[in-house]
Amino acid sequence: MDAVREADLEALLRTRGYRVTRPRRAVWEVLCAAERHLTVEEVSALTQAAGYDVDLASVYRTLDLLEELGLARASRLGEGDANRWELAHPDEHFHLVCSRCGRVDHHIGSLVAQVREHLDTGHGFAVDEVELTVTGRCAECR
Amino acid sequence: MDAVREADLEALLRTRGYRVTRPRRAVWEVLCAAERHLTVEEVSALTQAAGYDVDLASVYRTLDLLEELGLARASRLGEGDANRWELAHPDEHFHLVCSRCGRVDHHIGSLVAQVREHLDTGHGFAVDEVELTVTGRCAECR
DNA sequence: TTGATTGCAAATGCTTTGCAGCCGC
DNA sequence: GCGGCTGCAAAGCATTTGCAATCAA
Repeated sequence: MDAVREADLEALLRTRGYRVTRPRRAVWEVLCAAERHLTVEEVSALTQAAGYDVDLASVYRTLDLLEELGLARASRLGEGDANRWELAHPDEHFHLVCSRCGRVDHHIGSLVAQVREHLDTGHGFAVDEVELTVTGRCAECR
Repeated sequence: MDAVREADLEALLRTRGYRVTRPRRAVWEVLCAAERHLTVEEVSALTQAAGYDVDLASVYRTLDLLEELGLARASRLGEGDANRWELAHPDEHFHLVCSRCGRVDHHIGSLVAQVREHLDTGHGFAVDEVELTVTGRCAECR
């Protein structure tokens, strides 16, 4: 779907000494094409739909690997116990979760940067990651 | 331990039509005395230590109830899949998780309020809850 | 060829649930 | 006494793991 990203993955895998395999390509492709956060189950189903047939255990292992490579990101949004996955967005962003319709919007703003700066300068805390999730009602549901 | 909170719980339970029971008192007491976030397992152990002997299932049920009453709050901080619980802090606060020593600090500041205001005014999103978690290295571990 | 990676199935760990008996009201 | 709660044990899910077979390099 996205040839650039496809190439990125392969290059990064090789650089780090990992092998380029069918399951890894499949999961990556699905994740790139996704427009929303996916559960592991959904990723598995989508790889099937794309003709790949990847085992669930491999999806787990691959997503962990992608996270380690900084390419994917897990979060526990919405209902249920299951983790949800998305591409690691280079821009700092946060999530708006509507508690009625369940929609998850991404919001890019300076807020995350503000938090980072505030802590770095005043409190001796070396910020690594900022996770900001806001729940409420979206414009359509309020 | 804290007579005021003890009384608060009982009053609130009765108001809402719930019964005041031994497990509920035990879990509440443990949670009030805790200085950090506790897993369900830890809450169970501490009730035992306090001489209560409460079943794990009841701890789960009680914590869910306390959350519904707005008295407790769950979050998935630190390592592992287990939820961790704390008293619902009336002030808006956020968490600083040190990835080396695992310590979780509470930080009270205007940041959460800023987020709330920003979204309420500009984006038509009715904010319900703001969850902000920052991971990194604390002053001692950096 | 060689060892990383996969698929499969079993295991693990947190959490929920059904239900009989108990206890707060 | 009635009905909500508890304890116990079993079930449910998401996720992990052991291992033999497979496949990228």
